[in-house]
This record gives sequence, structure tokens and C-alpha cells, in this order.
Amino acid sequence: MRYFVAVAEELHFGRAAQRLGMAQPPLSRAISRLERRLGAKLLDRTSRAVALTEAGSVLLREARAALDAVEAAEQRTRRAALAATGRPGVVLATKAGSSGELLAKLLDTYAAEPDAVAVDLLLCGVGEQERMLRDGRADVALLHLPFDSTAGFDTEELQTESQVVVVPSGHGLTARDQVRMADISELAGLPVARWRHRDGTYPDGPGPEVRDQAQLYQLVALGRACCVVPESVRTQLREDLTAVPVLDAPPVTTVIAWPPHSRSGAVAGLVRAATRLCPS
Amino acid sequence: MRYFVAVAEELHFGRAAQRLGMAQPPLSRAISRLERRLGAKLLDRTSRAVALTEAGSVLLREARAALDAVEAAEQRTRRAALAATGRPGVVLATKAGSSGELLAKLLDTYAAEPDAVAVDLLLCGVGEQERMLRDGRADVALLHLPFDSTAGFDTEELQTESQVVVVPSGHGLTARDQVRMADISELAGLPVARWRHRDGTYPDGPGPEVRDQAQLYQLVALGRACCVVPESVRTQLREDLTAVPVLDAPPVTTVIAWPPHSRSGAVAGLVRAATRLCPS
DNA sequence: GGCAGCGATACCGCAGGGGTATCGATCCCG
DNA sequence: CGGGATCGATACCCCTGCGGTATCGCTGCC
Repeated sequence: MRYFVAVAEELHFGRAAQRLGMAQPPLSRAISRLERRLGAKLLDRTSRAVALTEAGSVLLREARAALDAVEAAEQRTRRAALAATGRPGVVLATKAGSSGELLAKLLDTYAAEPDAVAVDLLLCGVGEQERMLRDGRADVALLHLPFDSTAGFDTEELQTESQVVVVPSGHGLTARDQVRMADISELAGLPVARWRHRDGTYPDGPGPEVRDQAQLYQLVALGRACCVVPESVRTQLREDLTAVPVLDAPPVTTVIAWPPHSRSGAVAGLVRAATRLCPS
Repeated sequence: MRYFVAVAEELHFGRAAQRLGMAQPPLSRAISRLERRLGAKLLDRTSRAVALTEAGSVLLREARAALDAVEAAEQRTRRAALAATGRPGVVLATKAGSSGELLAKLLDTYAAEPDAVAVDLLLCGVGEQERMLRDGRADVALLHLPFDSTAGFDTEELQTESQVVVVPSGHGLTARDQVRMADISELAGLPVARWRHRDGTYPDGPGPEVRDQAQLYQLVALGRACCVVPESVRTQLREDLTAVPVLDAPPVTTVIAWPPHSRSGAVAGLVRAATRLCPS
């Protein structure tokens, strides 16, 4: 299945084989074996191009989930063994620089519980928390709707906030105390930066492409772009940047999420602390 | 992992090996290999008994999920291939004899959609739908809260109904037009039948053990037991049985559930039909 | 103390997965 | 329109790793 995912993503046997650290012929054979075993044609291949069939794209999705589940089983078992012998701990994945205040309060509240264990923070890039939770590198995560997908997780809503547009401090837009989405590009005279997707591609648009927050704020400070972010990051803005509320930006909801069959008391404790902090 | 799950369930290498159709020594070695690979002790074994460690029980849970995911990937791919070449179809798992009317209306409503495909019904025993959905034998299922677990699925609530107690038609209880849970055993003079759990064990209690509905209703008709069931089964009761509403029984909610990353248009259509039928 | 039950170890055989060399088809370019 | 380049499939070989049989060693129990 790992082999198939690699081929399906590359759509090229040679490159997939390279990525898997093996030669191309055994990979070809492995895929045909898989096709025979499943009784399904997974790839349409001519000697020039490879394309996914309907069944192939189903398998791509399902196989990713299955591989994540296997990976998660290994990771969680390893951590359970560590926790049993050494110091117990729970891994919380969160987006670096988001919901800072909420996170601090959450950690404080949880630490005050009688049976609290150490919380290891896993600071992730944009949208990485989801993967961390799916493949077992994290036990629990703070996700941000509507950006992250909570499909397949148990969740609890924590807070909802509106968004602000960030521009250089001297910028004319800072005179206004609110704007609308439609007005931003024209009023600011700045394109909205484009975040990199998880697969390495970028959305279409005029703005510059950014990979992380350092890049983003640098570009904004240089007057090359602006960005729309949740209100709570205002408290951590650089001095040379200013935020203006956006009236009609989609509200951002922070949720705490965990794998549905999690039996860990530590995860339950964190969730309890979080809901006590943010009674819905 | 299949090996480990077998051993963890049997807690006996010999029986597990037999179940897996292999000899005991290679199984022993496979488990120690797994322990070395994960760097975790999974089983405490003396020459007389085998017990799960903390890490072992984590792996048992995770490995079951992972194996289900792999199985689901294979099943769904096979069905996708069939659907592409032959007649497309979607598999709906439902508990035999439950929500009969709702099911009929759902099928009718969906069939009226322009792009409806064939719906294959998978009639399951008590609580089996969940497994069918998890391991890919079904694409979508009707589940009944609070009996089934929807953990890890996307769901949509369809209807909530109260429960009734079923007794033989001539029984004295039928004179009353309602009862309370606490009164049932004493008023009816009948113990409540005990359903078999998925793992083959039975809950504690005085009532007889039953495995399916034929058994159950036979026992009730013979005056050996009674049972509490959702109101909607009243329409399908045998003539020799009568139902009396139970005031304080937990309400039963029927939900339609599907795997969270399902991209199938047929599943979406069924869900749409269901929600149109039962606007929440 | 002997025996029965059970998991671990030792040793063997083979199937299956991976490697190299090469083929055959398709597209591109002059 | 033909030759080379690209890419997946096939042929053949090797070796690792998994499973089987035989046996050991430990532990309770009668």
C-alpha cells in the first residue's frame, strides 16, 4: 500500500521507486500483484503516462488512512511503553503562534488538576496538527475551523473569534477601524499572501507565496502583502505591524480534537480542563 | 499486527496460533520481533499465563483500528472497481427489524433522486453495523444511539423515539398503558433478556441469554422473559406479543453514519435523502 | 517428584520480494 | 518519417525472512 500511494502521488513509477528507495521493476510487479489481489485495475498506464482509475483514487484515499492508522498504532504503543517505564506525558499539537492565550490558560488549568501529567507541546506549521493527530505523533490537538478538518476525530468547541487584516503600521488602512473582505485588496493596495497547501502547491492568486509565519510577517512588514488572521494573534504582533478588524471574514473556531477511541486519562483531563475554561 | 491481536484476544499462544492457521513457534517469534521493533514489552508471559501490559492494551486497540482500516481499504477498492465496470451500487448496513418504516421511506426517497444507484441492504445483527462500516463491508449505516458508537464517523440524526416493553399478549401488564423502568421486572414478573456482546460474553443479570431476535421473541412469547425495544418495532410485532410504553427508558436516536472521508456521491445522496426525510 | 502444559529456542527449507539486464511501445525531434 | 529517448513490463537470479518440525526449559499440580 505504501508503494501504491507513492506511485499514485508521483504518477511515475521511476520517481516513486526512487522515493521508496528501491528499483523500478519490483515496484511495477508489486503494483500488479496488488491489482490482482484486489481484482481491480488501479492505474491506467501507457508507456508514456500513468493515471488513476476510479478504483485507484478510492484506494489512494483509503490507503492513506490505513497507513496513518498503522503508523499511529506504532507511535502510540511506543509512547505508551515510555510512559509506563519513565515519566508519563501527553503530546499536544498546536499551531505555532495561534491561540496563545488560550493555550497558556489551558496548560495552567490542566496542570492544576490532581492527576495531571507532563504536556509535551508539538508546535506545528499551518494545518500540520491534523496529520500529527492522525498518524499518532500527537495525542490531542488544537485545530482551527474552517481551516483544519475534524473528520474522524472527537472534538469540543473552545472559542470562536473574528479575523483581522494585518498591514504595516504606517499603512493608510490603519486609520479605519474596520473593513470588509471585498475592500481589502483595493483599500490596502496589497495582495493577500498565499499559504502553501500540504501537498506543496499554492492556491491561485496575485499574492506572494509563503511557507511560514516568519516569511509572512516579513513580507507584510516590507509592504509586499497583507494577510487575514484570527483576532487573537494581535497580542503577539510585531511592533511594525498593525491589525484592523474585518467585518465579514469567516469566524475562526478553535476546537480541541482527539482520536475517537482514545482511552488515555491524560487526554480526557486536558479536554475537561479545556471545556471548563470555555463552557459552551 | 493480526498476530498480536489474536494473541492478545486469546491470551494463549497455542490457541492464537491455531486460530491463525499456523504453528506456535513462528507466532512466538513474530510477537518478539514486534516487541523489538516497537521497543515495547507488549505481553507479560510466564510459562503458565499471558497478560497484556499497558502498552499492549494500547496496541490492541490501535491495531484493531488499523486492521479495520486496511480491510476497509481493500473492500472499498474492490467495490469501487465493480461499480466502475458493472452496475454501481452502495451498501447500506442496518439492524434487521429496526426502523423499518424509516428505512422504507429512505429507500423510496433516495430512489426518486435523478442519479440514484442501487442500494444493497446489509441486514446486521445487534451492533454489527458498526463493524461493517469500520471494515468497509458497508458504505453507510443506520445506527441506534445509545447502543452503537458513532466514534470516528460522520453522522446525521434522523429520529428519536421512546421505548416500549414487550410481553406476551395475555400478560397482565398489558392492562396498563404505561410503566416505569424500575417497575418492569416486578410488575411483569419477567426478567429482561440479556443480549450477547460482540465479544461473545453476556452482561450480568437474571434474564436468559439471547443471540438474535428470533430467540428473543420466542422466549418472550413463552413467558420466560421480556424486553425493552424502540417504539417503531411495534408495527412488526408478532400477534402473540404486546408492547407497553416505558416512560423513563432512555430514548433511542436513529442516525445515519458514514466514514468521514467518504467521497462517494451515492452516500451523499442517501444522506441528503435521509435529512430531507427527517429535517432536524 | 513426576508429569502435563506452555512458551522459547534451534535448525531447516522454501517462497516471495528485490536486484540487474533487457525488451517493447510511444512520443519527440530533426 | 526514422532514430533516439523515455518509461513501464518482462526475464532471470539471488537472498532474506517467514513458517514448519523437533526439542528444551520452566512452572504448577496431583
